[in-house]
Amino acid sequence: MAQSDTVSRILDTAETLFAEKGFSETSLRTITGKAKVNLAAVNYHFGSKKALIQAVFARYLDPFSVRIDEEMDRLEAEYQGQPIPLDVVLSTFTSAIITMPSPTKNGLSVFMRLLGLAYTQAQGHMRRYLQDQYGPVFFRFTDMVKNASSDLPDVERFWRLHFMLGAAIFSMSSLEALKDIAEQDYGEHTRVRDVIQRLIPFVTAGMSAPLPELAGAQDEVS
Amino acid sequence: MAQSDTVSRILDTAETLFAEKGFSETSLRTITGKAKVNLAAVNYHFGSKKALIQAVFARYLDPFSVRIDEEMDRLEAEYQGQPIPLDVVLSTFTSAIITMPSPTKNGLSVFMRLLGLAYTQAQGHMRRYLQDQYGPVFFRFTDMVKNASSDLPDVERFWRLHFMLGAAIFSMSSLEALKDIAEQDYGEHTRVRDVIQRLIPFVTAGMSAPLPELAGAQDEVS
DNA sequence: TTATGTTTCAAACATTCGTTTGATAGAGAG
DNA sequence: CTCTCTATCAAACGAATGTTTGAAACATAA
Repeated sequence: MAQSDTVSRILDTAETLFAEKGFSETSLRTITGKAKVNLAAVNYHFGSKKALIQAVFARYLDPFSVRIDEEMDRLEAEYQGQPIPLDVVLSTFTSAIITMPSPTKNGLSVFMRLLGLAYTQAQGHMRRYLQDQYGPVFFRFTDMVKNASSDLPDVERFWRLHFMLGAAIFSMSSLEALKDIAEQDYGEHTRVRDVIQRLIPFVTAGMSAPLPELAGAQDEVS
Repeated sequence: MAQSDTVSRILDTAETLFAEKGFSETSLRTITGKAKVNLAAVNYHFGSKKALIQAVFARYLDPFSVRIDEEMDRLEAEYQGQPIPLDVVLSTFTSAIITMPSPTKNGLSVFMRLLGLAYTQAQGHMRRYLQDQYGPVFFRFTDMVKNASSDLPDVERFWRLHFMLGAAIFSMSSLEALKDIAEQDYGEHTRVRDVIQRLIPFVTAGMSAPLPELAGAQDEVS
């Protein structure tokens, strides 16, 4: 086999451990130990720990971003300039996530957790990498959301878009823990796709909520 | 002055640096260096780095949790068993946040950022500490939300509650960055209270959104 | 077989980390 | 003053980190 399985064993193990403990809290020795490869293998194959982290993301995000791009092409072709409803945009996006073949044996939830970590734990190099690499696709998506909710004032839409992102990323990044609680308390086995399908009505309703009356006064708001 | 200002200089500096870079990424040497106190001062006054982190949270959360408790007392007394509308619960909660006198010169947004970090970066000891210390008040709040949305199925409400938390914590914890973007792109100076007041209609609408149809089938969701 | 390029390995390197130590200075009480 | 308790300080400690090294093992092709 041309590509040694050392590389993929490192990637698989790193991915799992990063999702469990975070990036700084996972040492190369823990990774290589659990993956049963030599410590130096990481630096040999990837160059540095930072590069390994980026490689873990790239394995998911590279195929995912081209997939999303295609879906958006398809959507724009189908609607041919007509306004695309927000829930259609979101459903397309999320079903792309759900139906993506996972590059690893780890499920979707691990990837979701990684995305959440990337956003909150993002230290300089990571944020820059994600932005440079996948920024355009992301902006194309937010533009679609923008057009799908053009009745909102610009500032309001800006904030609601981030409320939406927050609800999604936050619950995805704590997904494993939340799933366990839900299963224990309500005896219901919740799959990732179920959570996502619960998420869509929530954010769709949020996006089309009545506008707030912003109090200009600065005294108490009782 | 009985209490040396070494303690508060450490707390102030640690708080700022934690919010900027996270806990693991902030070393005691960076903190003590910037606070212009001796390195050993942290271990002398707090005992350990973990204890310092908890102290940073306690300075905010101790007064805040008693405040919230009082507000909930007030609310229950006022409604006297009658159902309390969700937006009233949320407004009470958020206005308690807004009107809390900050224990430091740092604004609300630093505290929000810390809360977000605590939730996502929380490893063992931190999560346990927050749960032991402030769990009861938190559960009382979620119980109020539960009663204010009793028409929802339990599982659905569980997830929506966390969508709500996600939207709040996420946007609050990225608030500094988002405020800058909003100001630059839309020329509008947005205050923390404005964001919160935008948030309330969003999550209120989300909580009362129509129920999703959960697809039992596992094929494509087009 | 020999030669060449790639991969693995144990060991060490250079930093950085949180923590501890022991000496020094200061304040307040008797 | 003397004794005692508290706070500060420079210095060091031991452990853990990411990275590098140089030799050994392996594979591939001439």
